[in-house]
Amino acid sequence: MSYPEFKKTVERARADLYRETLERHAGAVRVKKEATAVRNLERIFAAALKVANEKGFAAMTLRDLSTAAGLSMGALYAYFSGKEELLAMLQEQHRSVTRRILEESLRPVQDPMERLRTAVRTHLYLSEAMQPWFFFAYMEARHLPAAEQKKSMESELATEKLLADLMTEAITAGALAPRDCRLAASLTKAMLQDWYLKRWKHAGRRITVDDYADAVLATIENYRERREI
Amino acid sequence: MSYPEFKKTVERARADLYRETLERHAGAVRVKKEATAVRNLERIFAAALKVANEKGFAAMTLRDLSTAAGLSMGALYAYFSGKEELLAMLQEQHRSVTRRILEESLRPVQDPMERLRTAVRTHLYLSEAMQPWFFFAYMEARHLPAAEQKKSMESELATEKLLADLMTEAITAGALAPRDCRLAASLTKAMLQDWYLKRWKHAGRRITVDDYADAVLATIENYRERREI
DNA sequence: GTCTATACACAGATAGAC
DNA sequence: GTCTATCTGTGTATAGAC
Repeated sequence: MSYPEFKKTVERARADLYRETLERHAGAVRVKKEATAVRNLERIFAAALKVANEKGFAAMTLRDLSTAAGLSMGALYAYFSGKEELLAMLQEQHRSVTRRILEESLRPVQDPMERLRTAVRTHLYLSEAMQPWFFFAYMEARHLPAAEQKKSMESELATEKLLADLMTEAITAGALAPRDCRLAASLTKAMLQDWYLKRWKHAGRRITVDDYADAVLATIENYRERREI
Repeated sequence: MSYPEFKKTVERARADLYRETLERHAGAVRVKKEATAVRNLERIFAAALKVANEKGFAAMTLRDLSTAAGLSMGALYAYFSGKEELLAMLQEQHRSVTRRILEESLRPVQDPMERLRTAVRTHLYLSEAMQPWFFFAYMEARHLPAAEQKKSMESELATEKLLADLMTEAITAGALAPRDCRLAASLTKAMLQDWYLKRWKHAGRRITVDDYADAVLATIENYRERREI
């Protein structure tokens, strides 16, 4: 699937995501009309990501958010019980979409090496389509309460383990040379993260997401064996 | 130079660094006795990095800092004019030490490939010896005022350019296969950064800084040519 | 040089009108 | 559902004693 197609798929799934988030936080959301709730939650989340990614979530005041989202302070509190819950909602929605999209993209693919390529490419496509979410989740993870922080770390390790397992499969199938898969997956993840953490740099250099994917995949595939340095 | 030796070298240079920082901010620092000033500035910086790296600089209150550093609120203000200047001092000291140590480590080395290896290894050693500083600088860069932010980006690009130039030299000398050096340097930098950003992960896996350096260098050296994917 | 006590601003959160 | 007005806690910063 090309990136433009991928992006459309993600956008089609968007309303569902917000409905899901609303259900999960039904206790705090006082707005009953679903259409209104989805529309405003989208505006709130978009505004929160915009402001928080500029100055940090802690430094973003609810007055900032209120202005950016075009809703009053009072209205905001109809969608979450406080700043902390807003943070949890954003993190959860991000984890949920990442897990789902990665799983869906791999399900139809059989060949081990092709599965590895798909995982890398899908991760890059997703972080490109939802860059503010990925950036936010990465930067704010350490400000979460302990329980949420644990979930965030587990989610990160799960993605890394997925990569490591796919590499092991590829090695077993003879498509890749033997190596320390956990370390290789760790290095790969670092490269994937840099794509959304330093987007200004790559964009300024006119590097497309496909260029970047090719470069990361070439690094993985060219890694033949451990040399003595 | 082995990592333990490197660490001692860095520690010996520490007092000088603080003296330098004091001179640069002579306007704001009201404490006149240099020995006292250096000692307390060290405690303040260490406490600031500890607290800020846990909860973020914006969320760190000066009361937190006062407790962690063992100085009263009033005393803190003898060392900086406000939170913003403290931030600038920390960032400047970090940039200064990074630039200096990298330069010094490369000066005696002639062979192109060896220079590249030295740059990678020194960067990892330095970020290991000063992990809190590197983590802080990375995470708080976007909260700086515009002018400081620019310096931070330039510093990052300078390091990356250094890597790219060393790769170009190595290619010219025939020690490395031709490639897009800017992109390769960018991917390498991502791997270097992951070392200090995700230290908990690597430490938990008992990966030493030398293990990691070997893995990064192997990735660079094994990258032979761009394949069609 | 360092402390305690305090001024002042602004944050998150809510009450109640519309 | 959304607004404006307001409460209350807490943050930065300073004044002045020691």
